[in-house]
Amino acid sequence: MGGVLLEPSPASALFDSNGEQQIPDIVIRRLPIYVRTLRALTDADVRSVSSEELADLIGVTAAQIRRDLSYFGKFGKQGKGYDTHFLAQTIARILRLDRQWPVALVGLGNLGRAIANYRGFTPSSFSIVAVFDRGSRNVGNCVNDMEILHDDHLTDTIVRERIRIGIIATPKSYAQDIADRMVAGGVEAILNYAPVILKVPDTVTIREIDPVSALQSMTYYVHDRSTIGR
Amino acid sequence: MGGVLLEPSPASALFDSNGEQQIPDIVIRRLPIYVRTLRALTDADVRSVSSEELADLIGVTAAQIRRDLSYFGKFGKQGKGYDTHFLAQTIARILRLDRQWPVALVGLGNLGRAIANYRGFTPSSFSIVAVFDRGSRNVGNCVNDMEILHDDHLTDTIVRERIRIGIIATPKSYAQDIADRMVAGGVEAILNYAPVILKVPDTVTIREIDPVSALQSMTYYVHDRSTIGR
DNA sequence: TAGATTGTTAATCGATTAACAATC
DNA sequence: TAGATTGTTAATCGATTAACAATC
Repeated sequence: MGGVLLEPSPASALFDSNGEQQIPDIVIRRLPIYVRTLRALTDADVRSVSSEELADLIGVTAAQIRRDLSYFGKFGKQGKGYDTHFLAQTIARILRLDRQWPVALVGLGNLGRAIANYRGFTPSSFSIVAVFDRGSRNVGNCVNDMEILHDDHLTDTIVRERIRIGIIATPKSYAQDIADRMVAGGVEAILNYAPVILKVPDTVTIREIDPVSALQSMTYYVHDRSTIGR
Repeated sequence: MGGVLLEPSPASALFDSNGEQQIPDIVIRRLPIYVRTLRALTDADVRSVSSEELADLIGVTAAQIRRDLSYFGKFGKQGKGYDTHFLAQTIARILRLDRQWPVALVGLGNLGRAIANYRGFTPSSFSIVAVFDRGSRNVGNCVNDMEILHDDHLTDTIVRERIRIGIIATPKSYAQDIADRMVAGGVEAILNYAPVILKVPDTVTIREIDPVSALQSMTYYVHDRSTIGR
């Protein structure tokens, strides 16, 4: 996972094998929230924001925001803060959101259909351009005006359409096979809704969407007064 | 977020205001994956597993698994490893998954309907027992055999049914209001699918499900060869 | 200018890992 | 017993925070 260096690097930074600065993944994962918040400010006609104000909105510290941004350059003005529109655009460019990314979706159960119909991807730089299912039950039907293809055609479609991003919404038993075929076609980023740990080459980035695990980790903290099941 | 101490505490550990050991949240968040993996082994009739084998399956280090478990006690046998069934049950108890938790779901668009119909919650200790929507469009209709209630009844239903866990699948503009009303009813854990940062008292745990941010952070790493939009 | 806020460094905090004595 | 693997400590690594000089 190589970093892109936009500014001359500080002498203290670490470098990867390409001589580029290694930016912590935890920083990269915060950037979309910065973009989203800055865009909300822009939409509300707020032109300028300080790291302190932005931090309050997001629920992090101002120091963290300034430090995160410093990996990429200097985007603010002392005494003034940041231009919301400029900073949103700048971070979006860093994340390569200044283009539209075609995405392949596999699995069209309840969840897959909800994903296929979701209106939030397109304005966020992603377009689902091909949808696949296993077996003939759904194949040939349409979802959100797209014909459902048999997953036999997954790899070749990914190659032909130059798709680099896949979404897996299949039952868990099929997920690894689908991941393998996505990777074979050139996918480098997978959003995985199936509750399994996918094994992929380390050139491929995976993010898990795992609501059950999220719930299961929260019950640890619930201050429960009932005696059901105890 | 207070920890539960199951074993006498090591002298070096940190304690919270109740004198209980503070277990890092990052550890708690890994436990569901341990449970899931151990249950898969049990289902496959694997009776025993070493930290090394478990680590390989999950994609973490064996040292991390042993250290995580050591916060709660001693569950293995030197030279032998862990009993899969026993360890799964033990961690499930730590996470309080040895009971069924009633859950309230708010928002019944495409996503909310997929959540309401999802078969994976019930075997994972959660039952959606009440579903709500805003406005009269959906109210009175059924989803997964549950009548959709008007969200005017959200707080009182949560109180009456002693619900401690909420799922928010509303448009982002309503999410904070719904969260406030969940908290007013006694909800202490919220799974939030809306792309907003919810402000809640620090007695309430929140987990975000944010597929757009997940995608937007992955594009940073995609080794793109095309020139579209550049 | 005076006040505000950035960008950056060093200090602190916390999490992961390596190592190994204990022990099954 | 010999071999394997745990549980735990100390060392290392990495991320966050506090502080402040630079500067708008």
